[in-house]
Amino acid sequence: MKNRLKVLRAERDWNQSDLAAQLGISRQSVNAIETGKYDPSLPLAFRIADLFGLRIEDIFRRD
Amino acid sequence: MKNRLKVLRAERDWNQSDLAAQLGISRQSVNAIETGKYDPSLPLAFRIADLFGLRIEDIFRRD
DNA sequence: ATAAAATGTAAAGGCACATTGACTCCGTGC
DNA sequence: GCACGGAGTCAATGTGCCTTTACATTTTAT
Repeated sequence: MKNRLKVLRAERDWNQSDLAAQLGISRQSVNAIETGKYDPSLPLAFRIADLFGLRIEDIFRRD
Repeated sequence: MKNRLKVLRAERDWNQSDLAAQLGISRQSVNAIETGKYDPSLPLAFRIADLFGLRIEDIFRRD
């Protein structure tokens, strides 16, 4: 899966720590997801979508 | 998370084995997801949505 | 140039997802 | 009665998500 987290975060001028705090996860997890080390769980994907006011499909795509 | 898998499956007259085969996972995994034992991974959620021609948000909801 | 902030990476641990094989329970029909 | 298909569940195993602590690298600003 690919994702647009880095772009969405940049648009809002947030750093990885800011995003992590809002999602209630660690900064390393945000980084791992952004750099494609792994995909978020479904509940976390929902929280991410909610935070950005987008659909999951608008943030995450298959490779 | 709650999901509408059982209903969507019934609408198509598929049993858990049929669905499992189409998703490339085990029947026990389909059952576990339907009965709420756990949530699917994000990639699997995408495969499920694709199979039913729906959005992830139309199949899965927060509790 | 150099200090600080942001990002990337790594190891180790815990819990959740997903697997197989085997077993039970329920409803239908022979 | 008994067999059958469908569904639910268990134990054991392996992998993946997410954590913490720690350190290295890159970017930004002074």
